[in-house]
Amino acid sequence: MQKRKNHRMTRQRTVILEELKKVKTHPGADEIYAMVRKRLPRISLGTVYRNLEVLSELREIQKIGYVGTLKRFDGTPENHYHIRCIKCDRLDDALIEIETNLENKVRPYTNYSIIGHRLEFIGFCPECAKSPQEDAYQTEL
Amino acid sequence: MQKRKNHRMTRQRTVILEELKKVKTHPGADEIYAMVRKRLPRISLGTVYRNLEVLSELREIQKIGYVGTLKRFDGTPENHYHIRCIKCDRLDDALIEIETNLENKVRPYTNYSIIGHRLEFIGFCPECAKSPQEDAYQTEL
DNA sequence: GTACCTGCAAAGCTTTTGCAACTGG
DNA sequence: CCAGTTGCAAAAGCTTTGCAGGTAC
Repeated sequence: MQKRKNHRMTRQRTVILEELKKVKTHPGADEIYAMVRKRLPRISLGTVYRNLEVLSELREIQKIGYVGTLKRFDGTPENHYHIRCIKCDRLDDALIEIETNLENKVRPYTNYSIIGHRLEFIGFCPECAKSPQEDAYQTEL
Repeated sequence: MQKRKNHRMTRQRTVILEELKKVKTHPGADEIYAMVRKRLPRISLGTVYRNLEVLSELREIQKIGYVGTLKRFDGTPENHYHIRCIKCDRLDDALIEIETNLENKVRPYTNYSIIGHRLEFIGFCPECAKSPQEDAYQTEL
């Protein structure tokens, strides 16, 4: 049985949490680092990574996993879907309800024991939709 | 407009494609490298990466993007859903139909122009379901 | 007081890339 | 022939980690 640590609320942890809650898009560690650094100039990247990990254990935030090339985090701990821009990798929330029946649909066809699902919509964000999409003969959805 | 290269079918490319088509799970580059190396011992990892990229441009395979910590590829170019083991990161196909109406559901709620979606089920694979799941107080779905 | 946390820097892991030699069509 | 490809090795990009000094409780 994994032993739970007694976590403390340090200044760094508090600020990271606050900054992450402020934004609606879902930044990677480097962006969070930049945001937090405005208030705590001496914080280190390692601390940011460690705290994001701890905060998600505490269920204060949600670890989204890799999106694009970066691990992402979400200030909203409740489960929800996302929309990703295929061009700039921006990630936003999708404001529709969770479709739990999807899991029931797949159960008869698999020998995995299903405990959840992730749904990500893909498209062009308002910014990227403006400019012509010549090069995007997208190979990855 | 992006210029298309004239791709050649080299021995390396052929073998990579064949090996990838053989398996139902979706290996990362390192695993593919290991598989291919049995037939072409002198191939390099760089070649594997470059060919996976080329093959997905050619629509012979599908680039899945990051799953777990690795980029994954899929020998089946047709779109379909996946199931990932939360414990060992194994990835299998989910044999249910694509739900295109999901995209219509989200359109009214976003200013992205939606072009697709990815759905990934999460659970324990048959292997990992056997052993007790003590430590998995999972923070990431 | 002490378990937990921090900054720093080094290490780690996966993927990408420069280059000179090679080769498919 | 020659654009495209390969093996090798180095570089790049992001994340994790060891350590010694600090700090929340």
